[in-house]
This record gives sequence, C-alpha cells and structure tokens, in this order.
Amino acid sequence: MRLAFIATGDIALPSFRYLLEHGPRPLALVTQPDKPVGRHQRLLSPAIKTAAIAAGIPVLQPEKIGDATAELTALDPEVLVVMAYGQILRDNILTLAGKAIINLHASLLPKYRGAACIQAAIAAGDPATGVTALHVVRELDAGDVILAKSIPIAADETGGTLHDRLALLAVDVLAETLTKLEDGTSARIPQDGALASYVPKLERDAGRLDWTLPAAVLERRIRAYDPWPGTFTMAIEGGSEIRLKIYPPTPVVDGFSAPGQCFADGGKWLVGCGAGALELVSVQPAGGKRMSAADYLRGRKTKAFR
RNA sequence: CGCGGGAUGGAGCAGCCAGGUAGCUCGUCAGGCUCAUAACCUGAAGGUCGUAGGUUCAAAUCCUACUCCCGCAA
Repeated sequence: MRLAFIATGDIALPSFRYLLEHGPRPLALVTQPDKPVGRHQRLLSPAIKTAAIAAGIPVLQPEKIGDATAELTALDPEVLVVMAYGQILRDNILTLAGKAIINLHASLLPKYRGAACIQAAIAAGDPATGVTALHVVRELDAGDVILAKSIPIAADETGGTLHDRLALLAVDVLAETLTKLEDGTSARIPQDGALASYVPKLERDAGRLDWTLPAAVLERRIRAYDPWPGTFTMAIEGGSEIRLKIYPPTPVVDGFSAPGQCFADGGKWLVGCGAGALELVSVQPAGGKRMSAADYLRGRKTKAFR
C-alpha cells in the first residue's frame, strides 16, 4: 500500500514508528516547518521529523500544506494518514489520495472535535476516551468514522499521561484501519451531528485558575492541563503579585473560605473555591523551581490568590 | 543576541537601592519539660553569600565578564 504520513505532534510518533517497523513504509512525511522554540528562540524540528530522517524517509515541510500538492501528487499515494498535523487540509489535498485520506483523532467522535480533545475529556470528568479513525472531510473532524478504540481515564490521569497512552492506542487503531482498508471491509459510520462538540485550541490564558469555580472542576482542569498549557494563579504577597504555577495533584477537600483565600488545616495548604477547597501540593513561583507547597510557604506569606 | 526573574548553612526566603559583626521561618543534633505528641523551652552544629576579576580602608551589597536555574513568549 502506497502511504504518506502527515503529522507534527509527538502523539503521532508511535504510529509512525509502527509503520517504519511493520509497514507499509511511508513514502514521505509531511510535517510543519521548524519553528523557533524555547527560551532562546532556537529552531527546533518536530521529533517525528528527526525520526523520519533517521529512517531515510523523505520529509516535506511546506509553510502551507497546499504548497506540497505537487510533491504529494507525484508520490501517487493510495492512502494519506493525518494525525496532529496542525493545519486545515484543503480540497486539493483531500482528493489527492487514490483510496482514502484518514485522520486519527484522540477522542471518541463526535465528542471533542478540534485541537484540545485530550484535555477536554479529563476536564469534563469523562470515564473514558479513545482514538477514532475517520475519513477526512472539509469540516474539521466531521468525516465518517471507520473505527474507534477506547480506554478508561484514571482518577489521577493528567493530560500528559493520557496523551502518551492515546499515542500507543493510536497504533492499534491505525493497524486495524489499514488492514480493513486493504481488505475493503472498512466501515463508514456517519457521525451524529447532534452529539458533536468542538473544543478549540487552548488559549494562552486558559490555564489561569478561576477560584470561583467548584473545587472538583478546578481539580480536573489542573490535571487536564498538565503539562500543557499548565495552570497558574496570581499569588498576592504583600503589595505585589507573583505568578504561581499549580501542579497536580490537588486533592479536593471539605472546607469553607472565600474563593482564592488561602488557609491552613493540619499543616496542609488549602485554597477556597466556589464550592469546597483544594489542597495545594506542588507549585512553582515565577523565576523559581518547582517545589512542594510546604517549601514554598516557608519563606513566603501568601494569603490569597486572584 | 526575543522579554524578564533568580543563585545567601540541608529546604524556602530576607538583607543589596543609601558598602561596615550572616538574619528569618523550618530542618538536623543535644538537653529539658510533658502521660504524650509533627507540641513547647534551652543550647549547638552547619554558609568560599554561583564563578572570576575590578573599585574601596572595607563588598552578600557598587562595576564588568562568565556559568547555571527558572517565568513569559513560541
């Protein structure tokens, strides 16, 4: 089977490696251009690009994927596999593959179409999520479903751990999907648009905690957003404020206090929320290292967050 | 050279701007008190103040360079 892989995010890495080992060997990898990243804005390649180069797979990095239409057409692929690429595909790409263009999406569609699907499942408190293989159409993540596999979400699940588990699950989904496509036994199950939901890419400020929300909601959000985009609050210390990152776990406890107000109970550092309270365990002040809440409090006098 | 914060006993911080005896909250160790305790009291150990230069009678503090850590941003 002539197949090209279109992906940028690390979640696609296990699936790509699977293809390298078990085939069909990708004709090419299309990935986003290297971008300045990190504290010194150095150019960094996607990890999947590095893997492709190491395996001798040709790499295409168009600014816009439409720019690579000619190269892709020349490869004459039967199947295009898209996963966490980061760009909307245009019609000229959608019609390019001889047999099918499929997408691996990290949610149980039609729930959580869009970018932040992994975080959404945890934040919503869902008992399970999964990976869906679907046909790519113009509307984002709205094509007919081929198959899906699910896994339970653990009580202490974070965005990071779930991301890694879904990346592995995607390998199974991809393998089965390719087999069925080759056999001609793949299903086409239309999505029920009435059940669809859309989760946009997380905004820069999405990680700021709103202490008027219930503690249970905040606890799930803190787990969902770890390690990216992370959650933070502004700690009021004396006359100034400092940015304070909050890391899981943050157990929900009974307690009464104004939202954002800090108080201690049995040596634990608690924060009042809209309903109940959260215990802070691990934090990181701006400019400082990550540390336990107890360490943080030794030299500080934070009384409230906003 | 994208913007910014930081480095002070084992931990977290103050002191720096207006140079002059190393401080706070803990931890550790010893002793005391207590029926008892992560409680309380007393005492002790533990620091080349990131590195290297410079200015000065005198530098944690002022100047220069460098190393490392981190937040933003991407």
